This record gives sequence, structure tokens and C-alpha cells, in this order.
Amino acid sequence: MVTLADVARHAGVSASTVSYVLSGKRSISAPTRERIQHSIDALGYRPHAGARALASSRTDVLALMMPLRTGLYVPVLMEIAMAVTTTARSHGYDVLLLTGEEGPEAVRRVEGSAIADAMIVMDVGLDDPRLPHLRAAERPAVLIGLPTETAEAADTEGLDCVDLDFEAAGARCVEHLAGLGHTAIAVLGEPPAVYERGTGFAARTLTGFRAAASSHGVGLLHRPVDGTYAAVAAAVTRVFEERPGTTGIVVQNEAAVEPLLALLRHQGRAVPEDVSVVAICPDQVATHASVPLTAVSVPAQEMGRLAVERIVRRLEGERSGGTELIAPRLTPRASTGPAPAPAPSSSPSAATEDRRGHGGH
Amino acid sequence: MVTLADVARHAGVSASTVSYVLSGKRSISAPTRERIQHSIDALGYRPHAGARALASSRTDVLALMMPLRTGLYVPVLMEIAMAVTTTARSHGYDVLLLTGEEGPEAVRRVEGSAIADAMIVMDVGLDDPRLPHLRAAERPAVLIGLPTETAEAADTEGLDCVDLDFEAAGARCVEHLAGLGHTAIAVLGEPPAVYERGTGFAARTLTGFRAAASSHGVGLLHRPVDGTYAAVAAAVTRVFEERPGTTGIVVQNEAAVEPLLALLRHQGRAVPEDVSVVAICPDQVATHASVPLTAVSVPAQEMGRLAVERIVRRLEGERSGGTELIAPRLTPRASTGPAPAPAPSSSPSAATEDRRGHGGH
DNA sequence: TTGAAAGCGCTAACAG
DNA sequence: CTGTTAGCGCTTTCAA
Repeated sequence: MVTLADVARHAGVSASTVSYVLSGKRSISAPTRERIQHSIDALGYRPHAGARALASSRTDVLALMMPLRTGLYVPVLMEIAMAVTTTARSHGYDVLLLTGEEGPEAVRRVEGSAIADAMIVMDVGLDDPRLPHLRAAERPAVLIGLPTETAEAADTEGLDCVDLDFEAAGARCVEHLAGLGHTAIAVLGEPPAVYERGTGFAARTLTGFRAAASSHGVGLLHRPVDGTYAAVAAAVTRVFEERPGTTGIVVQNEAAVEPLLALLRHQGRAVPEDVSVVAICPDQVATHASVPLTAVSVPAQEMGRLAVERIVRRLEGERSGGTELIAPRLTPRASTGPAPAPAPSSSPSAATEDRRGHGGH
Repeated sequence: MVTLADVARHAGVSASTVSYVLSGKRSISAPTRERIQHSIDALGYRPHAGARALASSRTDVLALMMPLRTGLYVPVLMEIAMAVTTTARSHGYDVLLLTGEEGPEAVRRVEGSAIADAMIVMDVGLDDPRLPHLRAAERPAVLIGLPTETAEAADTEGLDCVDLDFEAAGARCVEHLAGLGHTAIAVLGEPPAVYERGTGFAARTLTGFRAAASSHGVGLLHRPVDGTYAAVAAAVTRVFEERPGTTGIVVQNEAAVEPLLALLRHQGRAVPEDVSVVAICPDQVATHASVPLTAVSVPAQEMGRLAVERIVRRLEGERSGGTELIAPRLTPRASTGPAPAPAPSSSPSAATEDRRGHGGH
């Protein structure tokens, strides 16, 4: 193995000089620098990561905690992971992948063993058991997600968070439909398991849906669904029985998109003439669906990139930056249109919540 | 930070004794061991990964090279990655995730910087530029995939490989259909890009398709397709124009599965009465398809697990284990049945290759 | 069964 | 602008 000492000898300088050429932490005369650089190339020298970590207390590694739990849409996670590794590399960092359910234990492991300089934490839950450990930890952490139901109630003290503003995203979807005259809307949400474990983004989106429905006087039904045709069919069928006047559907569940469109087709409901559909999903899914979908895009890449940039800044000494929410962007496509002529009478009175009807349909 | 020296002091022993308790590399009297263990717990000691790596030349990290290139089905990759991290943890290893197109450079980086003890390499191409570097490297590597078109022609000297036997898998699909009396078969393959860059598994499957078609006297058309409805429709339509007698379709492209089934439905071709469909895909996809698919399953988890177990054995001193192919398992489901009554005359003469017909249809 | 001590390869004062 | 030197925390001979 080629060591720094080898390079120093080869170049006829001291070890520290070589080290400083590598780190750039003090100025070296052009001639020596070139000579050293030449020796480095000639010998094919690479600094030993462990030695460097020991001496400098920096590993140049970021830990990515990505528990892959049921109900999550894998391609989005993967896209985030890719963006994280790519961005990290461009800043000189490698990425250690932590999946699995180690939870708090993994946090302690990273911290205690100095395995990574910082952590990026995904799939954040409302009462995430990792958070106390993250706050207590020396190393900085950034969450992709928020551990709260609303952006305001952010119990985010000492934690950096990056995420899509799902609350605004949910509201935006409802607003879009309300603006087109729809007054009865159904939401096909993430699988039940996702809500049950209190996943932050799902909870926040729901908050947004409800707030917008309330303020626009729109009726709203919310149905978690697994991403199977059967589950979607059951949910949608029930929705139309319970609220025959439903003309707008918001779907926040990538796996449910095609089943939904197939079902509507099957039921003879035209999109968007009979039913308008808005999705919250990656652009890729929205544009490739069998009907191009009006959608708020989930900017997976941007989330990964922002998280890394945030953490890198913190590692460079910057103070905690609090919460950074990406503003939702809704792109109108072929799946939404004006509400069809309404049934004879109707007098939408006030806000409406799940399973609590409001008069008029 | 709690160091080994702290523990030693706390327990009233020397540093080396603590180290040996941790590594178990020499016998320690029960009393001292317990005392030390108690100190470790009391102080919350964790060995410093960098220091350990420096002193022992072992990092307890495995590098996973997973370039995410276009045309690959992400959930399968993710499943492999998960299996890798999980299995690795159960053996005491962490996983460093390398995506991106660094290729050979990444291999050198891992090797030179002693960043990981071994590498697991995915998305192996026929003439993969990383291979020479892997052979030259000190650290062991295992490929998930084969860099060859056939299992025999394995230019696998000094490389460990783990994979599904895609060649046998391809053959198995054709045999299954041939056994049901189908004599004209079409293959919907991976996206063109996958073949163009010489991805090993796609090439090997094709080899298997062709060999089986040849030996069973079955006509075979092969069409790479992107996973879009339009691409599938174009390919299938052309197939039925070129070989109207086609009654069997093999699909090796997860994204094309639903578009294919939708198209057949749309064309009024019943599955399996008019057309039998066999897939090569994860069980998950086969069972959740709108028609449960007869399929050779892609055992993503098993591949990841085997790769790690293989590499762990090598790190423990075992010699290179060569190539290990998982035997394909075809599960009959609802998508295949006997070939429909054939057109009046036919005299299948001999083997048939892509785009070269054989008489009788 | 335990200790003492010499590094592993690098960084970062401290000196010049 | 460059060299000297003292560790970083752990493993592992060599001794006892």
C-alpha cells in the first residue's frame, strides 16, 4: 500500500507538506506542489480513509437512514437515495446506507463509532423514536420529512428538516378542484399502514386537504387505500355510494393511480368530463399515466439534493437552518376540468370532514 | 468521547485486555470479562471505526456498486439493496452505497482508500470496464450478474458471481409454452437501452429463449420494449401482423406487464384462451398483475443475501467460489393454457430465429 | 490469564 | 513557505 510517507520520500519533502497539498490548508509553492502532485500520480497514492478519520475526526461519510417500510412507493425513495449519493459525491462525501429497523440504535451506532459525520433521516414519523437521540447527538442530522402534523407545530428545535410542503400540496389540490367548481371531493390516500404509524407527510397532506376543503366549502371524503385494484375499486365504489355527487378525486398513492383510472374507465366515468383527477406524485408518474394527470409533483431529486446541501453546510460550521419546505407546484394536465352540471339542488353549508356528510347531495 | 483507554481505567485493566474482550481473540477470565463488560455498558463505550480500521485493516464495511441506469426496474434493485444491507448487518457489516457512473474510478477509490473490505457489484455488462480493476484489486468482489452471454463462456476467472440462471429462465419460459402446444412465441424484452449496453442478464435470457425455441421447433420473435403503453402496443401489434399465428408471449420487463395485459384485453384477445403470457419478474408483480401471471420469479432478496454471504465467507478466508446460479422456478398461474386450435396446416420445420419466419403460420 | 508497548497512516499544532 | 513531532484510538506482537 502506498502511504503518505512514500509520497513524501518520493518527492523529497516532509509528510506534512504532502498532507497540506492534499487538504489545501496552507499555501505551497507551485514547484513543490507540482512535484508532490506528480509523485502522487506516479505512485497512485490514495489517503487511507481510516487513518484520516482517526487523525481528523472526519469521515467524509454521510449516513442515510432509509427504513423501507410497507406502503411506501419505492421508486421515490430510490430517486431520493440517488440524488443523495450523487450530491454527496459532488461534495466529496460517500453515503452509508442504513435500512432496517434498528431505529434509535442505529443513531447511537453512527454517533458512537464515528462511522459518519452526519445523518440524513427518512420516513420520519409523528413521534419518531429516533428524534431524541438525534437531538442529543453531536453530529448534525437533517430529516427528509417533518415530525409534525402541521408545518407550524414544528417541534423542530435543533433539527434541520427538508421536505415538500405537503400541507400546502394537499390544499393546492383541493383548491384546484374547487376552482373548477367541484364541491364534493374524495381523497384516495396512502395505504392504511402509512397513517397508522403516523408518517409525517401523510398526516400533513391530510391536514392540508381538510383545511382547504373547509375554507372552500367543499365536501371531502378520505380513504386510505392499498395500491391494489381491489382496494381502489372498493374504496371508490363506496365513495360514489356515499356521495353520489362526487366529481373530483385526489390521489396520493402512486400505486393506486392506474387502478383508479382503469376503474373509472370500467365504470364508464369519463376523465375529466365526469370525474376530475388530481394526483400527488412524481412528474414521471403523472405524465406516463394512461391519462396525463394534473398533479402536484413530488420533487424527489430536489429533496435529496437539498438535504445533502443543508447537511454539508452544517458540517462546514453553519448553524442549524430550521425547516425548509419546498413550495408545491401543481401542473394542470388532461385529467381535470370543470365540474359537470350539478344535481338539481344543493346548498353546501360549511366545512365537511371525513364520513360526516353535509347536506345537498 | 469514550475510548477504550477509559474503559480500561474504569475496569482497572489494561487496554489490550479490553480489546480482547471485544474481539474474543483470546480467553479472558469470567470475572474480568464481566467487569469489563460492565464498564463498557456503564460508560456507553463504542469502538471508533476509524481507529479500528487503521489498526486492523478492516472496516467492516461492504461497498455496494449499484449504478442506476435507465431501463432497470427500480423496485428489484431496491429489494436487492435491502437484502444486502439486512444480511450485511446480521454479519456485522455496514453498507456503503455507490451509485453514479464513476465506474472503474469508484473501484480504485474503494480499493485505494481502504473505504470498504469488499465490493458487491451490480448491473454487470458484457464487457464491463470495472472488471479488470476488480480482478487486480486486493479486496474480494462479488458480482450480482454475469459478464457473459452464456453461463459456460464465463470469463469469470477470479471473480465471484451470483445470479439467477437467466439462461435457464428464458429456456424454461419457452419450454412451458411449447409444452402447452404453442409454436409461435413472441418475447417482449427489456428496453432497447438495456441490450445496447450489453447488460449480462438480458443477453443471457435471450440466449436461453433462442436455444429453447430452436430445440423445441418453436418460432420466436424478440422485441425490446420501453415500459410504456405505446411502445408495447406498437411491438405487439407488429408481432401479430408479422406472425398472425402467435399464441404465446413471454415478457421480461416489469413495466410492460400491465400495458401488455391492457392491450390484449383491448384487442379482444383473451388470456389464456387466445394468448398465453409468461413473465420473468418478481413474484410480487406476477401475483398482483390484473391477470395472475405464470412466471419465473426473479428472487431479488435471495440474490442480495447470497452475494453478501458469499463475500463474507471470502473475507473470512475462503477461496473464490466461482459462479453460483440460482435455478429458475416457474410458477404456473392463470395466464397460460393450451395453445388454441391451430390454423389449418403447419409443418414446423426447424429452429427459428428472430425475424426469420418458419413455414406454416 | 494479563500487561506493556509498538505502530497503523494521517493531521495539525508548533517551530523555524 | 516547509519541516518536526505528538498524537488520534485501536490491534497485536512480545513478555510475563
